[in-house]
Amino acid sequence: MYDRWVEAGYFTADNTSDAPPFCIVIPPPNVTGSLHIGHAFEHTLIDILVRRRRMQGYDTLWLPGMDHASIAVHALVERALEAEGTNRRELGRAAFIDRTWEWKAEHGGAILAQMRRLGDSVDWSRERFTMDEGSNRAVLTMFKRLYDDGLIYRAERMVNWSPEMRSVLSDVEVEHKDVDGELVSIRYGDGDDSIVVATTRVETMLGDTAVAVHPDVERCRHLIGKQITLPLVGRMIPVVADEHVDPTFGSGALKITPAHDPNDFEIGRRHHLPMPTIMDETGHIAGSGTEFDGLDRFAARTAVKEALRAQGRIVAEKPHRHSVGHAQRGKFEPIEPRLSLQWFVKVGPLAKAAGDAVRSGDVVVHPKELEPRWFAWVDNMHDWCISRQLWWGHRIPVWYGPGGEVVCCGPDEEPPAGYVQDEDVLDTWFSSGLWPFSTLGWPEHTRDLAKFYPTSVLVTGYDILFFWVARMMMFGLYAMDGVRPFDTIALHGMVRDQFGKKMSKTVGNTVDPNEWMDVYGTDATRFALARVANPGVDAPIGDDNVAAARNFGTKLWNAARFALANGASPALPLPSTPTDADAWILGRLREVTAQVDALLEDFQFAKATEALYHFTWDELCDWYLELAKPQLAGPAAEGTRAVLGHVFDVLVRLLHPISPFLTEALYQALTGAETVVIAPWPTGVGRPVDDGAARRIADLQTLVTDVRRFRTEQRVPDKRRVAARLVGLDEAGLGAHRGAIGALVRLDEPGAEFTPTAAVEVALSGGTVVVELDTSGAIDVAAERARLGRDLAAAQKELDQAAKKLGNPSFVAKAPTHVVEDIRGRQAKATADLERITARLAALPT
RNA sequence: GGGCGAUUAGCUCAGUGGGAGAGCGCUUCCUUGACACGGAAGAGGUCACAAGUUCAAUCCUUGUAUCGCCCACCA
Repeated sequence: MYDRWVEAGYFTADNTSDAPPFCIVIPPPNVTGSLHIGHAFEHTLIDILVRRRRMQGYDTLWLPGMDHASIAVHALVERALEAEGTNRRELGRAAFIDRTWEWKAEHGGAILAQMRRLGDSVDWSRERFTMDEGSNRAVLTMFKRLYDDGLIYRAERMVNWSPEMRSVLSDVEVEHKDVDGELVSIRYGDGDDSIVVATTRVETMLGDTAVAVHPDVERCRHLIGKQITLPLVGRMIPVVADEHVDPTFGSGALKITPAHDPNDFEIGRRHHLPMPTIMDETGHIAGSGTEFDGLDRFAARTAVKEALRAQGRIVAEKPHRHSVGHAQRGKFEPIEPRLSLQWFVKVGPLAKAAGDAVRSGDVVVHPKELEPRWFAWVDNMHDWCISRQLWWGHRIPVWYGPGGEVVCCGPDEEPPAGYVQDEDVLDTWFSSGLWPFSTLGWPEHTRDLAKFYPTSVLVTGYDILFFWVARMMMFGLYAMDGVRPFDTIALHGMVRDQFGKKMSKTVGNTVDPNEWMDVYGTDATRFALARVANPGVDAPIGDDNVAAARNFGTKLWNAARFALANGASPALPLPSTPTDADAWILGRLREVTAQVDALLEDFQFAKATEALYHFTWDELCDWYLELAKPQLAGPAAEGTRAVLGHVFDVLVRLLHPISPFLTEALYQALTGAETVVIAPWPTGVGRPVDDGAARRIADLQTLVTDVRRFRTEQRVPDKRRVAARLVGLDEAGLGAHRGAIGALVRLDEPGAEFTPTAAVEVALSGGTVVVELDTSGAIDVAAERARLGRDLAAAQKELDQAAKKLGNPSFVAKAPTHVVEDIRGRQAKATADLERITARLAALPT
């Protein structure tokens, strides 16, 4: 009921407004069209930040991204191709822009609706998208500028090749994984001129052009410079000396396949070896001039080995666990190192700028612990391969002339007639890297750009630091003349299941946030997500967490309902002579408000949420509300209504960024205002802390808890009222709370014939209070003895610890005065407790 | 192979150089006028192990063990 839908619909982003800007770049939704829990998590955190800023009077703007729609276009175009069957590339490209819009219409709307369900109140008609004509201009402009600056070049390099996708992949798209392979030792050459090499990729031997040995290895030295026979192929290949070879590994000799291994490529370059390619783009052997041409790479591995075995050239085969790169996208197949002609971004100066921006403090990485990871990456970055042999995406704007001329065309330029455009398209992260400014209209000098760049915060997972964040930093600093793309990089962790395990479809432990929203409510889902969001670390969450969040919402709802039913209103003036309870809760309200504000400013979502949870439940509901009940029946009633109104007003506003719907309803009910969305963010609320009141409330809590404990252990039914006399209450400073204590512990004023049968002594800061009770019958002596025994043991332990410390002369001499005083105080209290409890035990009937 | 982080209650995790915390779970009692999605009272931990620094270590240092993550061109 409380989590009913509330449409807020306020959106203030306005590039002509004087309000300070707050701009957030939103990562793209995933390509399946459904809201992934990770997105729900991220979106919730972003929404919390934006809502708070909006309440603080900022002009807030989101830059929602749909750029990765290009990936989804894949699926759409694939379908079209099934029907048409031919010319994948041309059709895919022709469809690219149109289909992107189509995809947005079909799937984008659904995702945005789901995001909206999570509670953002953005007017989506004002969103800024990339991947339209403006985005194309941005990509072309950027490419041209980099090209003219000599930061984009084309070269034949060893690249990561995906035979499945038939495309090159960048380094970050390759995931290394240990696999169990086989190290095969093969004898090359004949007779005295033979040498044994070891390999895990037997099939590549068809492309070998040398054998390398370490120059210091004695037993091979006589072979250096000689030509030996390459088995199966029959080619004569040289034995070369190279420092790279590890003489202790395998046979100490290394076969060299320059076109299919990065190390071999380097060695090949050093020794000017030929570099024949023996595998085509689909991973089949080709051009080797052997019977193996046409075989798939895995089939070839076996076939070549068997052929070698038939010639008696297999010397040894042993299992070998080694690291193999796999394509992170797609089907996780092993990638194939391959020599090919590709486009690269020279990242040297760009990456240095990205590192310096963080080093100088211009951009803050939050949490700071992740900074080393950032530096390790940008300071050791390889050149970025940006060409892809895919058939969707932004096509590389380079044309080749009939005489080998190369021209790069910007947005408004036309290539000369007869020139042919490069076949490849750009890595998707190329356009994504432009996001913080292309979404604002760059390369045009728009008002949006002037007002909202640099953006305020980038909220994203640490897993995407290298893919996306690094690209945005490099491109932003470059394109915007050294101005950072965002002030802060706020990194969160990955959502995990309730046991801390990674969510995965194959394990089946994934959760659908839509389901949680259906079952527990949107506010509960958001609250639960925020509550586990510690900066930079993974967030384990399960149904229990969301149920707990739902329970919290219900608790708040019921508490507010109670306050409203009793006439609470923030419009009433706070009492000039507050009760202790009033002063205490108003002081706590001020403290908690400041705490929550500081925590949210620092992206400490979990701690802010936790502080609000405990203030609401443990302090407001458990104590203040109970103390307010008797107050509402007495002369302090009007003041109590004002305090209740004020506390709930502030609390609801503090909670609004986290749980918007519940708080919207409560705020409207409390204040009659139109919406909480643009209500002012609380500062300096409540009252300054009143130490006296705070101490008396703490004493009251101790007293009440102790008497309750006695009642429970004496098995006095909760609802039974017990006559009692409170001795020493006035002296302890709690005289004003006599009635409240009676109400909280269900005690009656002693009658004429009052005869106490039991007593509870409670040591408080203002003195000891003895609660004499008429339990109308014999008390359970055994239970009481046990209770006192536990207290005695605790006091004894405390005393022993204090005595041990104080008995140490070094401690008294060296420890700070306040610590020594503290221990002395505890010793005194423990001594008094010990005496009191011992006496009480002795007085118990046997 | 390199780097980083972790090890605290049954589970998942906060936290601090000076009296061990939360949520969920567990035990007992209670449907009393906000709330059983609740209330009250409890049980439960040598803060991984060892050494060191310190008057004092769960916290700082070093080492060990186990786990996790990231990076890496070891055939």
